Amino acid sequence: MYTIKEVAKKMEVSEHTLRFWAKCGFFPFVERDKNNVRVFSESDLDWVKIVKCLRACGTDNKSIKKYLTLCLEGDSTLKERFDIIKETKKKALSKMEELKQQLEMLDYKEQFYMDLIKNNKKDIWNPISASK
Amino acid sequence: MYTIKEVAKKMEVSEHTLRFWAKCGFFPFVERDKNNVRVFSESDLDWVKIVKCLRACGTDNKSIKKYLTLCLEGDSTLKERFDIIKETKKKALSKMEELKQQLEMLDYKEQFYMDLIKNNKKDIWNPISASK
DNA sequence: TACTTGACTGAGAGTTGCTATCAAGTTATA
DNA sequence: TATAACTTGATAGCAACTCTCAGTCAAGTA
Repeated sequence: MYTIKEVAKKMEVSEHTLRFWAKCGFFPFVERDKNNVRVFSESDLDWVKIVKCLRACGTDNKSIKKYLTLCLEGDSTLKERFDIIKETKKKALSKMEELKQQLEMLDYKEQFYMDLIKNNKKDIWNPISASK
Repeated sequence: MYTIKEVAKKMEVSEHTLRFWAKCGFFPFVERDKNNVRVFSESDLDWVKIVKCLRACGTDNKSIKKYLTLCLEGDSTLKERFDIIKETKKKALSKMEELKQQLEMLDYKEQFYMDLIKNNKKDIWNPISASK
């Protein structure tokens, strides 16, 4: 059993964000102790992990709430949830692909700057000169 | 030479965003025609590409503006710009790593749902049951 | 020539997803 | 007993868009 602070540390999500997510209705099943303090169970952490995953893949909070609702509705929504996961995978893969391209660009730029610095050349590609 | 609309289409950035970026001071060198319409040159597109890249890697707009300022200052800032690119690469790589992990998780989930659907099993992992 | 259509412009309001601040309540420690 | 260390929700602020809109201009059409 974990307090919100412990969850924040363990899952690398800020307390602020966890409270915000709570307000979004992401944790309707998280229990409270007699002082109204949230008590996260081990399996609640699994759910936090899923939320983190969906967010990282670009899913907006409304859709996460919807996914949760489907989960809570039970087995009749399995197919729909499966589709959401597949869709999320697609988004993640395309993000990956984009990052790969950006990395190529950064590699090129890095090399470019390195050459300029090493050989004491002029920066011929530079927004000023480039726009002329 | 391109209008903002053409740039938007070519670079896959919305016109709104381009105007917003313009307001952020990202395009001080983009020329205007006699009707005050922005005219992007081929090399301005290269700069848009760099902005896109930096944004995709998580650089905030203030830092992008700063990078631009360094570019405009000329060769004396080469080393500093080189460091920014290296830092950006680091961020991109760690984003990549995170995405890879999220993908693993999604693969697992996908398989999991597939099994449940195929074998008509009950969803034993479900926020409800999981939180009990 | 008047009229419509279709850019493009900047100003400003609205949205999302945090992020920070704060007062109020509870518990542990000195 | 007081004071520090938690928690809570409410609220404000922020970044980066995103949308709406009134206004300007140019070209095409009746």
